Amino acid sequence: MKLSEAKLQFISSWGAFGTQWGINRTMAQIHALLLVSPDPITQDEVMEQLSISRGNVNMNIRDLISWSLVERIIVPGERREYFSAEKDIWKVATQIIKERKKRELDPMLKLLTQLENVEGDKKDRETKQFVEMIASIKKLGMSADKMLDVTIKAEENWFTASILKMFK
Amino acid sequence: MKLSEAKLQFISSWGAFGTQWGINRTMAQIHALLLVSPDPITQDEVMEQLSISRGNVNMNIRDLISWSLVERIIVPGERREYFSAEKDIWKVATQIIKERKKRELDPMLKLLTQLENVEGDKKDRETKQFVEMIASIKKLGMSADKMLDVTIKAEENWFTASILKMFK
DNA sequence: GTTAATTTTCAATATGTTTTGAAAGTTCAG
DNA sequence: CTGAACTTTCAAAACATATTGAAAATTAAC
Repeated sequence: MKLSEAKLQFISSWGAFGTQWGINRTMAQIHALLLVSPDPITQDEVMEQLSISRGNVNMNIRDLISWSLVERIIVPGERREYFSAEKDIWKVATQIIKERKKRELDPMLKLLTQLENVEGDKKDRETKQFVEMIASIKKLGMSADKMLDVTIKAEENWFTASILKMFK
Repeated sequence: MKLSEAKLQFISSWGAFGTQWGINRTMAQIHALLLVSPDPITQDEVMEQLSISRGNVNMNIRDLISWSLVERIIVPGERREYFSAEKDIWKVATQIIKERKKRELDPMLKLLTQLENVEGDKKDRETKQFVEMIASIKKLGMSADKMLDVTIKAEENWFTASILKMFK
């Protein structure tokens, strides 16, 4: 397979994988394109390479920036803005975990905490089953939360890092 | 909050969370309903409780069954089929991890392995950057793969289980 | 300030996904 | 068998989400 082919393949597949994970196809594709572009590129280049409209590129790049996966680069003496993706894939993963945790796991745990305090007799079969279910989901969520925190912080701490190595 | 209210809240929020994770809203809601139902219930009950059509219930329950999250229960002497969700939430999580790993992570690693073998001079800047990027994504994917395997097998192995306890 | 280059917005449109419901299929009691 | 109870299918409709493109806003060079 040639380089140009491989790049296209990567970009298109990355978009497809993104979709399965609840990530906008175009956003994932733009990210992929930037990941395999050694140098920063402009909106027009993204438009051309992926055959998508200016507005679409603009919105999705802004989203990527809000996830801290892409940064805006100002080249002195150039009018246009350039964009570049974080290339350290570990940092990328960490960043995505952080964001999704904040946007999804945290609100979920908040909800479960509320639901645990349902009124009524805990002896009642239905109530008991509900409270126990909510509590166990919450417990699982908290474990995931802590596990992800450890993963995020692994770089900063030799001890947890050495434990994580066992998973490699 | 009353029990009935809390159940509705849980079902509707669970559907919303599912959506963010690339899971059909209705499928997540049916799963939530079954999770908080102490006894197995019929398609008609699901239809009524969630106000959705027969066809929709049928398809989504079949999906849930294909994920091994729900089972079909035949009550002797009863014509209708009943459905019940796995209530052990750790098993549920394990099952979901297994399935998503198989359906998504495995194909991704396969793709990356192919892309690593791109033709061309590794000294070329573009080629080098591409191959390195693919390799590092693959490495990350393989680490995630192993980490998930360990998590899935934690129950079977006291040693890894005791390590995972540190994350709790 | 004026102007031209560039970015941003957003209503309209297109695309993708989910849901419906009626018809076809299956099952089983009698 | 037959027919009623129940399940499954799938084309059409509804709904949700993503994309376009042209107009508005911003920016910076002069």
